[in-house]
Amino acid sequence: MTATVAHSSIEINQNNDAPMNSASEQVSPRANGRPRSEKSMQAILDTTNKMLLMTSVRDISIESVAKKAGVGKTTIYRWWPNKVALVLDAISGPMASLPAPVSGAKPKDLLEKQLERFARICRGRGGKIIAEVYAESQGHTETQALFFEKFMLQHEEILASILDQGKASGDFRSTLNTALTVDMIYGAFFYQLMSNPNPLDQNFANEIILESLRICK
Amino acid sequence: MTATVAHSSIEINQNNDAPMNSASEQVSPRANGRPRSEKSMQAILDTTNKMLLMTSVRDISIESVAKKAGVGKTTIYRWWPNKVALVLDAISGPMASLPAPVSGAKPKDLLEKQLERFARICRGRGGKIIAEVYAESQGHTETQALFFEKFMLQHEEILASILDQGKASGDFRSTLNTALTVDMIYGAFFYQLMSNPNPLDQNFANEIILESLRICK
Amino acid sequence: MTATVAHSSIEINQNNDAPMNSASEQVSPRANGRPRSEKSMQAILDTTNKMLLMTSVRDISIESVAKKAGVGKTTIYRWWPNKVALVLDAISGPMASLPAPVSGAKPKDLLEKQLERFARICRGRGGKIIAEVYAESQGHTETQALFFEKFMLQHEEILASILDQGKASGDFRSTLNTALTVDMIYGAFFYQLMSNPNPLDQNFANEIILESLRICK
Amino acid sequence: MTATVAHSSIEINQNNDAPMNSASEQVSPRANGRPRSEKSMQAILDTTNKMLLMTSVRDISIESVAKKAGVGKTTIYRWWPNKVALVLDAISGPMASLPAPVSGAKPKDLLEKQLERFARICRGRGGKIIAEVYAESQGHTETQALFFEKFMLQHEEILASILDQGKASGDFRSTLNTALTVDMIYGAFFYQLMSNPNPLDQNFANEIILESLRICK
DNA sequence: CTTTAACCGAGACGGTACGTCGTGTCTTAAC
DNA sequence: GTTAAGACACGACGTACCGTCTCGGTTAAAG
Repeated sequence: MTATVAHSSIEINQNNDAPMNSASEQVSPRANGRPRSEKSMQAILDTTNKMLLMTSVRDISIESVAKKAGVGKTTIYRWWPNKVALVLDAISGPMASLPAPVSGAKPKDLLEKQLERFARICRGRGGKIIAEVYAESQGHTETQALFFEKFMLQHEEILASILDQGKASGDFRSTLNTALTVDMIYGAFFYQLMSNPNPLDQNFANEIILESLRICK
Repeated sequence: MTATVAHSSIEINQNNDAPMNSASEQVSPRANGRPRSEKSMQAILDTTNKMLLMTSVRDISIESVAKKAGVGKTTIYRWWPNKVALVLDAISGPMASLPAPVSGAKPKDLLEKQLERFARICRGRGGKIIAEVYAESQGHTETQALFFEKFMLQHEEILASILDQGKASGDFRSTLNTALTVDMIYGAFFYQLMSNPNPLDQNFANEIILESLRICK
Repeated sequence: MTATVAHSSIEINQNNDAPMNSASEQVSPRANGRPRSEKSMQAILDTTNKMLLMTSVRDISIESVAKKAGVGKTTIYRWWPNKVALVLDAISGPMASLPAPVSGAKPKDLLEKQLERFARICRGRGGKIIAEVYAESQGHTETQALFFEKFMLQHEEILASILDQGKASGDFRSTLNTALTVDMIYGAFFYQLMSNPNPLDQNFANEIILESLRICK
Repeated sequence: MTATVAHSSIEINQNNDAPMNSASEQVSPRANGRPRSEKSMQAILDTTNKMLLMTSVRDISIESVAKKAGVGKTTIYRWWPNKVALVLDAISGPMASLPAPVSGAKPKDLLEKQLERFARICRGRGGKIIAEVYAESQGHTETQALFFEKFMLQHEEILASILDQGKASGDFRSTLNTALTVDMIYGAFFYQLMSNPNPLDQNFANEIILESLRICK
């Protein structure tokens, strides 16, 4: 989904709020009744994360998570509509820890920083998980959208904002098609992750950063 | 998967062979035994193609294909190891019909031609199917590799060869990282296909061609 | 299986209990969880009985029962380990309705009553079903044992007890080998049922009763 | 099936001829063409016998016999209509080796001899196989009849003839119901074989012989 | 200090599809 | 014209999960 961003001033680092589980978004004025069990939530998310280390997203089932977490299946279904939503929340904790690049620096440096940050997320099992959950979201529009919102939106906005900034300041060429460049860069990451059995290597990360700088100027 | 191509002289149009079903690759000196039923094969592939028009790859089951094709499940499993392999063969017929760009022309023109060709494949339901089957192949190494070999390898080799030619002739900048550029271009296609609920639109196709030309020179 | 009975005082009328489905034997203090659906159970047993009227045990499949009963296959497998167990439960209702002969009467009369009772069970389709399910249980030790326990054990015990009583009272000869006589009498029934395409006829029933009386005295 | 025998003089020992495979009965003046392969026949029968030592009749499949015998499935189906027919032929060789008791002796001795002979056949794995194939024949009238003809008919005729002889000579009681007694004796054997997980033991054999003598006089 | 309502675990339910096995039939080339 | 090989349509197997549905039993705020 091509980012159609505005955000000229990057007071980015949006949602520096907590993991933002879809489960916890429920801010509605809850009536009485037993409150949600934080213990169960944590058990579910922890179990999911633990399983993700050894098992592909495809091979994880809601059923197995429930059993291992010592939790009723219903409890999971109550808070997450499907496996993708669950996994997205589970990994959002560990993933979101990396800070977004701050503004004020030179566009070139910002771009480098952001790509390094994204590459760091994608290294090791993490990148594989993201690719798998991305793949798993296919064929179901809402879930597809969920993946984008939960995971990619922030990165797209940041990158687009950096590119726009660079174009404005003259550091990047004015012919640069922001949205498309975002697609090409992140697309390259995913293409690499999804076509290669091995995890994303450092070499690729270095080269894509270099090449990105080249194609912008 | 980063293309590791050589191919300086592009006697491209490599697979000028027939559809190349994995099922029909069996060139081994068939001993005795009842020969494979071409009728069944065609029924299977036709049915698969027909279903793909209306149904997502995820929602197609070997069982349903067998039933609609009037064929035993075993017959499908005998010739294709899984759904992805089947779908890849099914679409390889219609997809492979487009001719690869011939050599001799200017690199710029070749690049444009090849991207137009790829974009044409990706337009409409076709692109969605490819993205879906690509997604479906995730989480299973052999199947992942199969998708690459059957579908992407040819396109990667052609594009890489064009880029190398352009670098050699001076039409493209010498700093161009061939493999990475291939990843960025095709990556952008897939990223678009997989993140956007709508089919790939003409506008995107035009823009990515333009931008590709820009980043090469 | 030779009866190894004691039971000198025949407070017979052994199964004064309910149909005794293996499914309902579960007297354990059911914990939480959704309770078993009695409606489904009945549908399964009823459907099985209905099918048995027209179809041989061999030609009944768990799959077809599930489909006709409007029930998931899993539900059947959850409560019955295999077809034999299911059929045994299904027929235990209709079969068990006949009362066992009460004690106090003369051994000769008791013997006659019991054999008449058994013959009545074996008449018509019922006997065929029993023979078929007996046959079906062969080649699988646990199932074989299940058939014996569920169906034959009661009859063996009653007959053995009658014979022992007759020997004790002097009505039957003292040389009578109880266990073996049980085998010969019930063996004759099954041999007849399994070797003859037609259902067990009244004539056979009458004759075996007469002959049994003769061989005992 | 109650034997309805005449055969007063027992020039029995019928078919002391060769194994009498239904396959080899084909005495018709065969036309030209490739002759039937005796090697294949033997391989099929030998393989079947070998498998019967370790595997229950239920768990033997035509498919597995064909594969182990290095023979086409078609070849088996051409000569035997089903598994039961095949197994019956396979075991008829080893089984038929025991000679029938000759006439002229005293009925009591003849009876004892015949039952000893039958018991010897039923001992060990052999008896189990017979019971299994008997069971397997259930639910299919022709096959049921085949089992009777191929295996039981001879034994029924011999026993009935002995009993009739005894009645005629006054050695056995005149009230003896020949057919029914045959059913009771062989029925006891099968009932024992089919209800007991262990092979038929010597003790049972001895006792049934004793009891049979008792019930006849 | 009792209602009331939402939560929770457990797990049964109707389904769908899986991938495998065996059936009995067929279609070749080889002998 | 039989044979080995083996493909074929078919039907059933027993298993795994799906997402939904009861249950009995908490757990807290509202009355």
